[in-house]
Amino acid sequence: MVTISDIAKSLGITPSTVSRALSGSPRVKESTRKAVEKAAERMGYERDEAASSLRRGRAKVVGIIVPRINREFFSNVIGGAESVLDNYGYSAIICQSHENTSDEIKALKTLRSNRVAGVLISHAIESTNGAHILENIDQGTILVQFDRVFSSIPGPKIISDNFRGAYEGTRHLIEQGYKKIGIIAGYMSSEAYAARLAGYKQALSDMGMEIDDEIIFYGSIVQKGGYEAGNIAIDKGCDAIFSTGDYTALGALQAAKERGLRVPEDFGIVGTADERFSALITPSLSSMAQHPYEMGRRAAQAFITSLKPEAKVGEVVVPMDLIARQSSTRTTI
Amino acid sequence: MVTISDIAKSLGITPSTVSRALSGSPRVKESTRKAVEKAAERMGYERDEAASSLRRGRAKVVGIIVPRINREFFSNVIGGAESVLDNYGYSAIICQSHENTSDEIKALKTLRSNRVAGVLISHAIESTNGAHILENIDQGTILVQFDRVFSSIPGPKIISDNFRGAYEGTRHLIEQGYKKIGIIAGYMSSEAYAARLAGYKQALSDMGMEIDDEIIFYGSIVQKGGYEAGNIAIDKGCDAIFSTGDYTALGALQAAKERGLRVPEDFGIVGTADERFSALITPSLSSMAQHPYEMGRRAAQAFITSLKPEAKVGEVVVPMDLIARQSSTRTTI
DNA sequence: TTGTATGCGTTATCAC
DNA sequence: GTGATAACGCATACAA
Repeated sequence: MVTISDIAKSLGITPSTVSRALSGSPRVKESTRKAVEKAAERMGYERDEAASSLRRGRAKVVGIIVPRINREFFSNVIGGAESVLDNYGYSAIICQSHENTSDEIKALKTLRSNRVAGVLISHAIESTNGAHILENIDQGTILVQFDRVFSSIPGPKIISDNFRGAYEGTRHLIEQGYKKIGIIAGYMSSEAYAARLAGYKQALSDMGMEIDDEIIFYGSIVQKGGYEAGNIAIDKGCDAIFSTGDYTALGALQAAKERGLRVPEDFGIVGTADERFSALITPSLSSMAQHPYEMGRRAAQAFITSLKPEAKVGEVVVPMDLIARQSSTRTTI
Repeated sequence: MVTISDIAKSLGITPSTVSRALSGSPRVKESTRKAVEKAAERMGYERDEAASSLRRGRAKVVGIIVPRINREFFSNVIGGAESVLDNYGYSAIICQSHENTSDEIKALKTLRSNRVAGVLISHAIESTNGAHILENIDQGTILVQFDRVFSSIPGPKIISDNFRGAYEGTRHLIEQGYKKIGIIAGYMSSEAYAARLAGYKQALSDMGMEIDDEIIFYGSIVQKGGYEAGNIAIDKGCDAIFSTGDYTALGALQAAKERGLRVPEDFGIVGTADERFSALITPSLSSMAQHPYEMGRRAAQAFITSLKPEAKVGEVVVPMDLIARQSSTRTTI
């Protein structure tokens, strides 16, 4: 492996100058910079990130912690984040919390051990507050939260416009003529889900409809839970459901089909997140699209910006868009 | 940050001993090991991976390079690999090649810069040989290939039983009574795809059917290409198609539907990879399931095993299983 | 603008 | 079984 000393020797200068030239310090003559760069190229030099990290106390790495990497939403966030980090010479270490707090803590410890410069995190559903996050991240590591955030933790937050999204999704169902609309609401310990429930309620009340606690289904974010909620909703006389996730919406769709209800004629469904399967199933599933790739980019940008101590990034809100498909569109062409 | 020197001081011993105790060296008295471990725990010690990497010349990190992280297949491979690496104290850096060689090289350079101990790679479709891989990985870095491999590159390879899988998928279509079966074959520069084509041909000839080059469609692995191939296949009189991917199979399904063909009655389809959407679309898509999580585990295990210089891992073949669904099952219950 | 000197935290080698 | 010492490659404070 060729080092800066090798380059220095070959050029008859010292390693310090080479280091400065390579890291873009202004205190280097233009001509020597050129010479160094050419020599580095020619000799196939590549910075030893371990040495650099040790010396600087920080690695050019950011950790990204997500509940699961195989959810399209999260893998796209990661893709977006990497596309930005790449441009700034940062790599990403990806960690999964599997939705539980202990894995989240483990990931944070790993990242701290690696002296990462930043952590982008969307918290596990099991984590009801951010205490363990603050405890396992050290001062000087930039923390950016996205999607599932704790407002009690200071710093940049990239979130979907959850309130507005749920509001629009619910209003869409009302406009399609559905009369009794339930909601698969998820976990209220997550602010994202709480905001969606609030948007749903607001839409109902704005449109003069009654809010019925009996048809608000808490506590699930997976298909099976959606299936169960869907069945109860049908029992309670619902003719539509707004779901805060697409997997749960899929479960509800399954329930409606099994009960012999036609979707969308007898039963309307709108999900959230616009997973890839949503466009492909029959009937296709209407969904409130988030913009995961864009959210990832924003999160990474927030990190980059925060590298300058004076710059402060607050909350970035990314809109959600209604993708109306068959499952909620009664008047088809 | 607490260091091994801090621990040493608090115990009245030297950093060397602490280091040995913590890294499980046998040359440490049991009682001092205990004492060190307790002190480390109490003082909240976490090893500085940067320093450790620099000293050892290797980071406790493996790089995983995949074409795209948001393909379910690859994200599951990553999940499987991490589940194993975790147990051995290794982290993973995930890189995407976006199917092109230049990004693949960039990723390899990044990983070399980080002195990773190993690289798990499934090559980009654009890469027609492995020369650039060998050039951009240094001696001593363990290279494990999975799924899309080059047999010209020595070392562990975790592959699906592509020949057998395609053979079974094709035979299944024949047994269902389809008479003219085309194949969406992918890129022959990839050995995985070449093996699938070979399996398809073998099945046809074993069952006494003719191999017709006109209905072998090369060169696409995305939905649009599958759609185009599907249309031509129908024009050429095919009544079924075996596809080496699910996205392409989805495109073929779309073509068949648009042409007014009933699937599976008039036209049969079997895909490959069993993506999540395959079970959810209508008609549900038959597919040759790979086992990505298991492949990821095997790849990581191959890496761990290869850490011992004497141990050699060769080729690990993971079976593919036919998941027969509606798109190819004429005799439904 | 460049050089000199130092140390980041760890681990390996050697000596005892 | 433990200690002393050095070195990994780089980046910076300071001197020139």
